[in-house]
Amino acid sequence: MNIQDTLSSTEQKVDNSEKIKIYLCGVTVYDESHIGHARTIIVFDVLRKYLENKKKEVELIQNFTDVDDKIINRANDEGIPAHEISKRYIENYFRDFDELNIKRATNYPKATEHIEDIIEFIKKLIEKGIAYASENGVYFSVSKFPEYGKLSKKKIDELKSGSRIQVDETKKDPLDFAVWKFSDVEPTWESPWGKGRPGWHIECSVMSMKYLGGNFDIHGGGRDLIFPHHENEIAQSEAHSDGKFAKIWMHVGMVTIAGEKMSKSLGNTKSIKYVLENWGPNIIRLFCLSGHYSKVIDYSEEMLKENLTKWRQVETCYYELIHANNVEQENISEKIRNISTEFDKSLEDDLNTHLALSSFFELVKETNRLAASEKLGKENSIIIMKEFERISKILGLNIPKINQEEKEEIDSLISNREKLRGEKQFEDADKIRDQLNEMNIELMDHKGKTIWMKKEKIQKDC
RNA sequence: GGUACUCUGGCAGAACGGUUAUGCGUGAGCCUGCAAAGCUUAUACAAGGGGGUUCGACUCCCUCGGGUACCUCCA
Repeated sequence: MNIQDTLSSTEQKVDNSEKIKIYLCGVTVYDESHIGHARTIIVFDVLRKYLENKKKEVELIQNFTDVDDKIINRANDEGIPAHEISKRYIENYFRDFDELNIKRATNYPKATEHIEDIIEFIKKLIEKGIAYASENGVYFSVSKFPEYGKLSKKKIDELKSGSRIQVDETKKDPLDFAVWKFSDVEPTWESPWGKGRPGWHIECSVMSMKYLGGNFDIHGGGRDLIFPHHENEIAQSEAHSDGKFAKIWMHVGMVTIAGEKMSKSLGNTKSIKYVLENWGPNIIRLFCLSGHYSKVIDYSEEMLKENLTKWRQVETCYYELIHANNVEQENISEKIRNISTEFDKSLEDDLNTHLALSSFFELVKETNRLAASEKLGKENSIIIMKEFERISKILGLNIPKINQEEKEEIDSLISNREKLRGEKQFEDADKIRDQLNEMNIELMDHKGKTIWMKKEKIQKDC
């Protein structure tokens, strides 16, 4: 499998000879997660599920930044301790992402639980003369790392001239960034240099190394993390251990809304909670996977609606497979095998989920075509279903399940309706159809038989 | 100003030198008691503008232009 690497600007082969180690920069837990966060995490979820489907072992580490100015500010606003803010939003995180059908990472390390490791890491940087303590904190000396700028393709002198931030006079160089900030505002920790808290970038260097070792396979996150976050991580990690850091840097494009980046600071975010309530997990996933992960996608109700239509087709396909019992059948093994191969091929090539979805819809279409022409038999459906389920699992799509009791009720209502239709009592038959509709059961009348499907309840689908 | 990404049909979006996939939308038809769903079929004097390389370019090169992101916290 190849993935476009931001550092080398080329596609790199994922070395999957042994366990594949992935570090994903997660969220700072100070507010509701939004659809932009969802996209990045869904992309990595698909990557992971695809690799696992290939029987590869994947170790996915995703951090929570749980110490940060924003968390502290919010805590002050609400008059509660910072850890309660982070605790609340970590809970919200799992509420949202579990519902989005994200497989939980191997581990979710938190910055506050790795303060000792962070201090040790900084100690070594200081010993090597790469970091220094000054009045306000401990800083990483960018000039000691000649390759600084290699990820974001920035030249150090250009950064200097373009620097808009207020220069902290206690730094040796305006580009130097904090690895430890002195502070008396809680939360703080003691350190050999003074009381304070870690800088933002250091946690990822420390935790990725701790859990995955120095040279792991893929390091990912949103594009907006390239600079300064990932640039600084590389500097810290490679300066610390003198070895190459992550092998592949994979960055997911932003989600815009009306052409503008969705971000908390712009106040134009759509929270996952909101989108889940209105559209449900499957449509969000289809939407997030509808373009190449590296590109921008624009959030709009129209796009979600389009994906709702697609999702209904997928549901139809599933229920056609469940109910398949035609006698006459076509030989479809080869066709399905080709679809399966194409699907994999698309993902192998830089996780092209859009193309992969095309293959999936081909399978859906083929199934529905067979059903329409009364040529979808049991053997066919077993072959197709196997692939349908494999693909659904990789993409993280989930048909709502139905329990036995519900099923029996539906079957009995349908047979009543069939009886009434046979007697041409259409008004009463239609009443039953309406009744089923209210249960989100949709009937599809085929020649000689009626099959049903349970539609996922979508708020916006009215 | 710098860097990166991006510009393909009404919309979304692939193809990485060789009949513009796929989905949505729209039109027509089939199916149906009627619906719904589904199926069939049609839908670009086109590829941001202009050059070039090539037998042939969406795909490579140059140039001009638009958009977005990053350069400050951000998935």
